[in-house]
Amino acid sequence: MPKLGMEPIRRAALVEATIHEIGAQGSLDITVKAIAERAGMSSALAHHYFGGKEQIFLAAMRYTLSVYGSEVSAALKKAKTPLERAEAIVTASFSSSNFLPDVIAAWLNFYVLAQTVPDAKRLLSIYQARLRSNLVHALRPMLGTRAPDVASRLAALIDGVYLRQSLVKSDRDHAIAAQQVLQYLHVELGDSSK
Amino acid sequence: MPKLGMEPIRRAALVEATIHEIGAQGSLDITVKAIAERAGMSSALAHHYFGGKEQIFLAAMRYTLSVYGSEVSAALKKAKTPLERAEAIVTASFSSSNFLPDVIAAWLNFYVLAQTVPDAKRLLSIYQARLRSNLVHALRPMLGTRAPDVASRLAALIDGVYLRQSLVKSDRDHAIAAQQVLQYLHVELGDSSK
Amino acid sequence: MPKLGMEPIRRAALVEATIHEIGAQGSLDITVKAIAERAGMSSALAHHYFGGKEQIFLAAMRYTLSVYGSEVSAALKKAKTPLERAEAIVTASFSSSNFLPDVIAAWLNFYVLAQTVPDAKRLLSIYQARLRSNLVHALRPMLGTRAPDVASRLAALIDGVYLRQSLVKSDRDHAIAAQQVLQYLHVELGDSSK
Amino acid sequence: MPKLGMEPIRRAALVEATIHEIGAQGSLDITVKAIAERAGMSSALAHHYFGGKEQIFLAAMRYTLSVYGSEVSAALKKAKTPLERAEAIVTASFSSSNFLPDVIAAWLNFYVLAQTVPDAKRLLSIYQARLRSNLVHALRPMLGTRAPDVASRLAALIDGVYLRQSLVKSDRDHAIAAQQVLQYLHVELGDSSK
DNA sequence: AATGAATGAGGATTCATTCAT
DNA sequence: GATGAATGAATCCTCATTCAT
Repeated sequence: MPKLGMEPIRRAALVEATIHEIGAQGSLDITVKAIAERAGMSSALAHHYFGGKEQIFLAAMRYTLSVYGSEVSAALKKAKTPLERAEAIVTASFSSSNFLPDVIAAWLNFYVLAQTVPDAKRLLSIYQARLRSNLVHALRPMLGTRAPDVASRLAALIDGVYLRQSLVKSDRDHAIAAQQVLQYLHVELGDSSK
Repeated sequence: MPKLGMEPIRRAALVEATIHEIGAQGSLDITVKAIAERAGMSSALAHHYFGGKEQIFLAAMRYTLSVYGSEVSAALKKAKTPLERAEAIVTASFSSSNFLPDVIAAWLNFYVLAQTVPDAKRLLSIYQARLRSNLVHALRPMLGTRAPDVASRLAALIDGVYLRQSLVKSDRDHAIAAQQVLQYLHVELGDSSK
Repeated sequence: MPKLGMEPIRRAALVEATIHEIGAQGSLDITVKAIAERAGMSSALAHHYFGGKEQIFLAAMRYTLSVYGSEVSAALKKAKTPLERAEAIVTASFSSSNFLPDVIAAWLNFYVLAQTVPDAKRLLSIYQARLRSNLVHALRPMLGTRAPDVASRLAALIDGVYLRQSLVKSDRDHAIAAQQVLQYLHVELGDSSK
Repeated sequence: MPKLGMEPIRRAALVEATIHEIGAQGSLDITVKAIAERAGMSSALAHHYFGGKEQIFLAAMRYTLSVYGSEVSAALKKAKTPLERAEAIVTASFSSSNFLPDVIAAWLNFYVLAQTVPDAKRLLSIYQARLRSNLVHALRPMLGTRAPDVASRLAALIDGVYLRQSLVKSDRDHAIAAQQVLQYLHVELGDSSK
């Protein structure tokens, strides 16, 4: 059964299984065995590839953050105007691949992980800094010195919407969630017409 | 040593110790023994008074929520105008007794607890409903039909600011956090002069 | 509330509660608290009166054995002939006050207790010796030197019927159980006509 | 140290250790740790293989019952006449491998277990039904309609002898115990000459 | 006489992790 | 590459027992 070049496949399977397991359990209080089973392998193998539970968590975090980052980057590339750039960031934050129940639950728990594990904290800080930087850059042409403040609020609002969504496990349309943040954006831009 | 009427004293000590232990550890992955020790008693006594770990957590949650609720109520009583009412809710949310590192960490973890424990979910839902109801009531005279939407965003923003604060753990002045949300409120109210 | 002369009342209540608790649980794996509650008092008081769990068990055993002994004695007094004496012993063994589900369960567990607790073993041995002595005395006029052997078998059969009854837990008529043993007795006596 | 295919070996070792531990302690009030130590492994491994204490007990019960069943079956195969069949069942019940102190103690405690654990009750009921069926089948040619009654008494007597033996932890010859029951059998068969 | 208060000790169970195969 | 075997450590929880009131 053992095949060559399995490592990336196994690692990916474990990362995905971790996110789903966190989602299913709603917390980080999950066992390596459960993750490994979900990924179709023994827990010993999971340790072999990752070294320990914490590193599995960190890999899942990196993966989630990178998926999110990629979507934002892709969306930014298509945007032409400052407004489009700002809207692109918000929209990407609520894209259908990010705003899934398991992923939302994972985000919440990554915040918890960051309280304890320095590496997790670092990852989360980097994500926040990048998001903020993107937002400031997009908003500056429109808002000038107010840009940093508004960017902070936008970022916090995005996180807050995620946090609240974790409670309502309904499949609320991600478009609605995005809309809520976009409206705030427009208010700040003085465009209260929509 | 045994004295009569210790129950309320012991329970209060355990609740407080729980919040601090969650804050110190940054997660719910804490032991009953650690909580009990912090509260100056044996873990057996903690079980005697609460029946189990989950109920200790729920008691800590109820306490935190009730402290918050009381502050909001008190602040609302002093407010005269609709604007003052809305501002009072925001300010109370960031009062110095709520915006403490341990309490912030506890809030984050209560969201995690709510994913698993139905009673925790119920408590959190009640808190959210009450907060939103207060906000809508305060905003309606000023914003009319836009009140519900803005209330939702305000509530999400408050949670988001808390969530982000859980990462920083610095003693950022709670006044600044409140200011950030108040500014958003003023933007919505068309008062972009500040 | 405390009254004078409560000791015998409390002790009796605890003994009875113990038998019922053993019956309800089906084992000696019961808590002093449960016994005390059933007897309407605190577990501390149970300890005060008996000194410890083991002594509570022993008291329950003594009581059960003495009730049984009294019934046998009373029945023997009424018997005139050797046959009546032998039948009286058997019948008393299955009297309605002995052949109750809880009491049957208690007997079984007293045998278990006797494996561990020397005092329990002594009590049970005394009961067995007395029963056997009564039987031999009653049978000797009829069976001569075969009396000891038959007495042993009768005694073992009585215990065996109890043991099996502990499984059924139905309210099988105690008369039927007695009948089964009496039939054996008659077979030994050469009276196979019934 | 880890070798493959250890499961059946470990399970067998635990089952045997359980019986000895019950025998040594005289009750089911034994720890998984003690069983595991006696079987030469950690308690964690015992849990790994059996899932829990109750299942260890049940396995020990199944084993004891199956050993007994096998001996009866083997003895029945050698028997030619009805009388030999009946005697074979009795003799097998007191064979040297069944009538060991630890096994006797285990039987007693299985009766206790059956009060609480439905699976244990089922196992014991099956054993009793099979024993009775075997006895009736063997006795019918000799006793006709009296066979069921006599079978019941024989079965109860066997259990009763076991029960009493549990008290006397001496190494009374198992042959004597068998003899006691066989004599009863012969009395019922009208052969009171021995 | 009676009990709430309090704890030490112990036990079942879980789990991350290691290792030989 | 993959896993069954194995365990030490930890944790929740229970309970008999003691003590001050």
